Amino acid sequence: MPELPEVETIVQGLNKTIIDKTIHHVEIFHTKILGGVSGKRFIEFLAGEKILSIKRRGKYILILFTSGKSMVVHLRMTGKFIYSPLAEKLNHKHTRLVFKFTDKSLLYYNDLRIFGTFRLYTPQQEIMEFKKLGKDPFDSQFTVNWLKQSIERKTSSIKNVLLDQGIVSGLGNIYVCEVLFRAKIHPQRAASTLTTEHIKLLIGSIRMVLKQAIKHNGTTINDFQGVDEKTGQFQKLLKVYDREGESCLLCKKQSIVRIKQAQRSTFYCPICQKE
DNA sequence: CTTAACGCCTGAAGGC
DNA sequence: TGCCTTCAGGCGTTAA
Repeated sequence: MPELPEVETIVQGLNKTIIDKTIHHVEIFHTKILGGVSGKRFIEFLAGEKILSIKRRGKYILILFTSGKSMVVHLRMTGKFIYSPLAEKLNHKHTRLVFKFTDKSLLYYNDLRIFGTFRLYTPQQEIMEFKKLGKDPFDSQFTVNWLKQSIERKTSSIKNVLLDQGIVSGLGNIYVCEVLFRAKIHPQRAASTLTTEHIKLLIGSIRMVLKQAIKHNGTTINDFQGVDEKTGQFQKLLKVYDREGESCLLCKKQSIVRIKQAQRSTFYCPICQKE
């Protein structure tokens, strides 16, 4: 379930492996992820394109080609890229695409649940996905005043507000739980009731948790892998996520509680995270 | 305008 | 053992 640190790890992995390569062909095993574009058109669009750079925007991956064209990828829940420098045939059950480069190396796109998306853009087209994206947590404009203004009319819980990619882009269920625990904010608290002090703490926690998670190559709970097939290590540093019933690492008295918010599990400590 | 539920998918895990 | 239900949670769409 890639969130910002996992996507960042993947982008770094792609930057180490496929920059300057030219796409020769794309093998397509599943067209649903192409967003309505036919396999034939997808291949024609990409054939001969040379990779200039790879960037992250929220949880999106932006692949820029030297021609000015680009491709926007979202991995959703189970998407992953695996690089195969020696062109070995990888027997992965869930391979949906294989990018074949002119130097014979391969980039596999695997996706168990087929939620991932690939969108192609000509240089003139505006990237729709980015239009509604909120601030990146590492953007210098992601400030206390800005966040305060953005949430002062929000009646929903702070947890659900932080999951809204149109406000802050990059957080998902795991990191939101971790961030709120570190900032000692109750996940069900209405976003509009947070004080300036809370918001300061929140921004600090967001940046700290994400930075630390990037340093550890992300979190592997189920099956996250980098481009080199290595797992992340941040799961060892999770304090509340998936720890229902375990004793809180901060107060050491209360056990971690699990509730549902908007159909998703929330983990928190009722003592350390006051209403 | 806002907020919230549903659907998309597969496979693992739990209940009986 | 085996079938059925639930859960995992990203986001676009739809409904209220």
